[in-house]
Amino acid sequence: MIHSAQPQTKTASSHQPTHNHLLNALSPEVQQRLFPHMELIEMPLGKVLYESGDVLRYVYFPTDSIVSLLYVMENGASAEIAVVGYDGLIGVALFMGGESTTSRAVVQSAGWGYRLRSQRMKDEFNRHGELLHLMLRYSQALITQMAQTAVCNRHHSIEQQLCRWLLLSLDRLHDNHLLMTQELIANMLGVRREGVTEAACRLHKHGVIDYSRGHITVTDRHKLEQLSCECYAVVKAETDRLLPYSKDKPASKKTATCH
Amino acid sequence: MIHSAQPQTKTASSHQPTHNHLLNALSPEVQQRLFPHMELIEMPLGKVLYESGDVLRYVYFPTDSIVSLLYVMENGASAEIAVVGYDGLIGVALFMGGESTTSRAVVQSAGWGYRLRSQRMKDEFNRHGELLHLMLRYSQALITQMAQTAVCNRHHSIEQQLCRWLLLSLDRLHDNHLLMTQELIANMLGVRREGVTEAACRLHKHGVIDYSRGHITVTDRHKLEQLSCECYAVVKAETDRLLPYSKDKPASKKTATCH
DNA sequence: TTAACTCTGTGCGGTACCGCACAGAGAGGT
DNA sequence: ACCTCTCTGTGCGGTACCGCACAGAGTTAA
Repeated sequence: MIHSAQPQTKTASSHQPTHNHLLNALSPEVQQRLFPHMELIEMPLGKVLYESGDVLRYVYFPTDSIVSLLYVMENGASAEIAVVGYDGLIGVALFMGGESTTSRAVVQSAGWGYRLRSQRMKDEFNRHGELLHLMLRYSQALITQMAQTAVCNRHHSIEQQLCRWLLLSLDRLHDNHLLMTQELIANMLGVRREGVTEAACRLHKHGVIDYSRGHITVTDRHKLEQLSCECYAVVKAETDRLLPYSKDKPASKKTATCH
Repeated sequence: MIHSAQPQTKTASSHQPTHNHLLNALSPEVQQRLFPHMELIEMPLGKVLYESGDVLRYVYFPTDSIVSLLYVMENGASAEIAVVGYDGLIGVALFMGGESTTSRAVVQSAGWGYRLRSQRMKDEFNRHGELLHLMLRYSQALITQMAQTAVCNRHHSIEQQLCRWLLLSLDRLHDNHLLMTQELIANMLGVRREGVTEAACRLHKHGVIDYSRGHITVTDRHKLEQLSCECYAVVKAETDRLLPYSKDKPASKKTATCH
């Protein structure tokens, strides 16, 4: 069966910074300061945005791409820590003060995104206005996701984790189709490829997904949520609570300080 | 709780806010604004500082106590996400903007600490001065710890994790002695009590620890570090990088190591 | 002293996942 | 057409951990 190779990535000309929900949530004033310095870039599968210990030169705002934060151990084994799409940005360590992190950021689903030089980002952050508060809220959402990853790694089966992972990816795409081999998923989850094969097989038998050679289509999202562990729902609920503007279009303005 | 051996907790009168290294790192001006509103409180084993979803009324700065952040699943199983001692504070969600978290904070090693009403903390934070930058750096250290917990849960054996856990606790105490049953450690690590027993047994045979009924003494810290996975060292190095002021420990820290 | 309780040690069957090996089914190139 | 490479399916032995059950050692209470 021929899968038409062109996924959901739009052409370059149809992109806007506001397709990233964090950027969209900013007020026109802040947008006017930042957007002129934004660069639209293509983000191909496997591209490493930064390596463990690298000083961050840019922060990245995905639009239709997905980026995984993962830790690579001394022996080469890896584990995904969190996943970022149009709901977030890559490079929180920049304004946290560390300038680098112990994890690697790698594109997990090809697409596009915007990047901004670190110094521009810091300058705006240091105005201590709405960007600061938006970034802090996003950081907490990220923290929640990491914490839940730790829990999930401890207590849940490969099948449950696969469900969670598919849902997290699905939420960051514009259709129900992923370009992703089971080998890559195994690397993200930090398990054997065969384990993913077996779990995917069971999901297929349950009528939840179709797949073939690097293409996965979710056919029954509702059932997928039922088969997933609670971790997905916890992260989703907390993210929606912290970043309500990411839910849909409206860019409601937030107060500049917490009360 | 009537163990005749009084642990390392000092008397109330000998405590100072500066015994918490974050508070100690603040300038005299900020200290003068904050310290008058600090309350010294006792933190007994098992005390829950806040529950998942609770709105934070205080932030807590441990001096000689240790607090675990842990997630409790729907079925009651739990997993530790991070651990906080005199090097940190409990309640980062306050200034991140969320006001609450999905995790629980519970005292893991009895002692003392200071607490500050949330509003005081926010007021100082909203000056956008040094407290802000200190808190952001600490948050990144916490993020690193959470990420590494996720990795550790994925890839390492109970014995390695126990080593990591003992080292993290040890670093936050003033001697080499812990009051902690194996059952409690199992709850923190999210594993069976018998698994901890077996691992502890092996460590004892290697001459690394002594223990009996809720008392654990580390006799060979060097070997403990060797038996631990890389996770401990990664977290330690990153914490020291981000918060160099926390490096120097109280002088009383000495162990009877034999290596 | 005795009794009750807590903490640790051990054994056993079951299971989930690992590492490895290899077969077979697409998909692309020439 | 054929070859090659990538991706998925499957089987097998090994192991780490689980759930359970229970014994024994230490500590507290009467």
